[in-house]
Amino acid sequence: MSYPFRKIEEKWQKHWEKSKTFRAIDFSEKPKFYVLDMFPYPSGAGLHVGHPEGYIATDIIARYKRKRGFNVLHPMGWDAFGLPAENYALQTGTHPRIITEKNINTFRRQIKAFGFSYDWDREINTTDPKYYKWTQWIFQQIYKMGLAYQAEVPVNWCPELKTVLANEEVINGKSERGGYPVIRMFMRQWMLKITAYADRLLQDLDLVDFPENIKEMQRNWIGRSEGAWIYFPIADSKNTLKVFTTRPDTLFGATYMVVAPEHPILQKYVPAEYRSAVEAYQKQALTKSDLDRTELSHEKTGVFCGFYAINPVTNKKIPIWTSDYVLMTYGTGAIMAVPGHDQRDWEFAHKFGLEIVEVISGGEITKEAWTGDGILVNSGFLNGMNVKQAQKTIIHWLTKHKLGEATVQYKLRDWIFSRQRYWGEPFPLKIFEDGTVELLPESELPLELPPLEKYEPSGTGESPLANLPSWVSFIDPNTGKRASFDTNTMPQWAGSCWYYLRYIDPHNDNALVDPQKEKYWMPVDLYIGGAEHAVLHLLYARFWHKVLYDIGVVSTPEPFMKLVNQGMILGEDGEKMSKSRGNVINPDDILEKYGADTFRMYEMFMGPLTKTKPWSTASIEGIFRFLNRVWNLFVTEDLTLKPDIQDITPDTSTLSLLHKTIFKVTEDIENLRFNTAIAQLMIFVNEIYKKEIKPREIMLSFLHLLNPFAPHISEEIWAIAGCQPELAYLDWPIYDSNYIKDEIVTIGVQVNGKMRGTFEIEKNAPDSDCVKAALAVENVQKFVAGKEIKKTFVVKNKLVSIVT
RNA sequence: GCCGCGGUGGCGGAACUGGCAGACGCGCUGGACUUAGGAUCCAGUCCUGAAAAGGGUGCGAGUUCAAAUCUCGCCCGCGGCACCA
Repeated sequence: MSYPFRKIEEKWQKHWEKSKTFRAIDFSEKPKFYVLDMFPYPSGAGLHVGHPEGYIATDIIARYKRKRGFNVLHPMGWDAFGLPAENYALQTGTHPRIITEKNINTFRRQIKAFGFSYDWDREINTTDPKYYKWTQWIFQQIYKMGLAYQAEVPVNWCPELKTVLANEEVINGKSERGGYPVIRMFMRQWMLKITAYADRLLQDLDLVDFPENIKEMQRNWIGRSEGAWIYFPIADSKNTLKVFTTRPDTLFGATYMVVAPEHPILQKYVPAEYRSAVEAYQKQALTKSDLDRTELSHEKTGVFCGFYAINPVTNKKIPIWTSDYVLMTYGTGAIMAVPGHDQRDWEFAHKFGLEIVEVISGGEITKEAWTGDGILVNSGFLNGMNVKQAQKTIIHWLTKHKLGEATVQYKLRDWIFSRQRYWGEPFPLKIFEDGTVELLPESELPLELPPLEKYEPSGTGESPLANLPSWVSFIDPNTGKRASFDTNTMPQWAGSCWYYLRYIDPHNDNALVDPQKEKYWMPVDLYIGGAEHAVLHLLYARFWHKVLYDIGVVSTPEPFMKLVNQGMILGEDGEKMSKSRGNVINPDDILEKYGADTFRMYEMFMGPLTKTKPWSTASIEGIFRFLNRVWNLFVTEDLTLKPDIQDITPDTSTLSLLHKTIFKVTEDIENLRFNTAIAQLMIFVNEIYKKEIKPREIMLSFLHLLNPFAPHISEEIWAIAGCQPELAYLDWPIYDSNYIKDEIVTIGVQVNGKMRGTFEIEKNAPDSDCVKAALAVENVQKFVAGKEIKKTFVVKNKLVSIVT
């Protein structure tokens, strides 16, 4: 019969809830520790076994830290704006708020069943007007700083989702959510100037402890490159064509230029006889989706535009072409083409028969572009220099002649910040008929979402709010002028950009967070969540945080000190869990069958937290067995403490077992190695089972160690043992290093690199004694007999190596 | 193509700065207790071999008394980026 986990877990969860055991205390004398989960989007499908993985890890840390004397902030909330609820509303006509509320209730119930030690008084919900009042407020501050603007830009329009998406939300030409095609369109949108923070977002990665791959992804996404602007005079004109290049040293090799099809210069300079060809090309390029653009990456296309520029160092007339391999959104939308030393230009020149000139020796430019270092040739005053010297010299020369200057460019683009959907934060501002914008006064925040009868978006790029003219359009009471609200709403990321601040002061109606409380709790000490947010949430949140830092709302330059990504949990077949594969494990079923403690321990025992690993229903039985063994170790059938647990002085071997376990479990928790910590708990139980009499003091220490992993069963046994108060805040055991190292050690013996035997000897025995003992081992004698011993090595308390 | 991470028994995974490879769990085998066992407890379990011994951490070299661990060259898998001038 298995232990009564259902009863126990219900009892303790009720107790924790009622007595608010895990309430975080603002300004407590204890050192603070803020451990944060990436809060979930409460989908209709309910909790997935992948969700709890990170939550269990943070809960172990939270419970452990409390026992180490920390004042722990460990909160949970809901990232509840977003498309799925709205799509469901479309299908059923139910208000997204109702659906969202229902989903949150399901998620809350499921999450609570794990016995997590959240401070539920701090629960937040991004769709609560009291919450999004402050999301809107932050937007207003961003606007006031000149970091929010409206612009007619080429956007990523997803017809299936009927909204635009940020660049970060488009993966290989498809939407990040759902994988639907995305096309390019021009639309007027709210943009956030994240590019103004590019350098700081890059630099400050050095301040935080994030996994290297996440840092690398952010660095790549920000994409800093050093180079130069160069101004090419346009032939027979007073104007210039400005380009960005990272290789100003190759300027003598620039034999033609290319501008993006969208480049404004084309309107002005293309001569009549070339106009139709250029326009035809523009039209074709603009209708190409991003997907087409990337997939057809091999074959270059383009047309000659019929006019020329002057290479400022060779003074040669060079043709200007247009091609979609040059992007309007990077640099200036125009390049100098150096086919000898840039593979893309080489391919283009090769295809269209353009001149290829070698200006850096070292390659064979008839075969491919040479992009490595070398000595400058055919380059006038740069000849004989290497690439680095030439770059310095040419930038100096360009600056002196006002033909260019050094500059830094970023791949990062401004953040497309509006969505043509209903279920998001409205923009807190009025737009007058002349296009001027006025922020709503703070006293009028939040600007709430109006109720809606129909959720159908127009499909042409307007949100369902456009169906409500009575809300959208009004006479401004202050000016008497006609004004309207923006029918767009903010993207889902808005609410998650700052939620970690709201947990600190969740009910404050006068400020998004009290500055004193913010100073006490920030920054987040440990943040655990999925890696899929590498350049989305994590970049956006860092951006908003820096804005708030600049206006003095927060006190730290970075929000998250340490980030850990939990690995994905696959189905039993080793494939990603999905409904279509039928390999989805439902957490409710597991909880029902084995209970929360088993579930918690199993997910931590599966393997390293950060690794992707498959679920195994067979293996969870092993953990269930372990907890039953623990129960039976302590508790009789009459629910009293086992009689073989007695108040006796423990012997050395038992003390050694305990202190080794304390040491290992402590070290492993500190380093998030929960799988090996649990292995050590199992070793303890296996060993202690063999003892006839179990010293009470040792057994109680074990319960402390088990507590963060399996809080319900450990508290229950603690209570059965008659101990008070509960374990949650009692001090974590401290190991005594005297008991950790054995007095007698077993030492291995190698002869010529092969293991030939072992012997026992007291700890730290002198090397000479070890060698003597090693040579005395029977099997070792067999291998050294009749041979001269040339050399011996002794590794203290581990090994003796003999060379003959 | 570029960047990052990884490859260890039948399976999930251990192994601190090079020092007894396979901890712990699953599975499997045998035993005990049982009317019964898919419960529980105990023992065994990398491969070959009766044993002695030999082989073994993706493959091939190398350094070392000693390599899963360090170096070089490959192969495979996963994740990210992908005309960013």
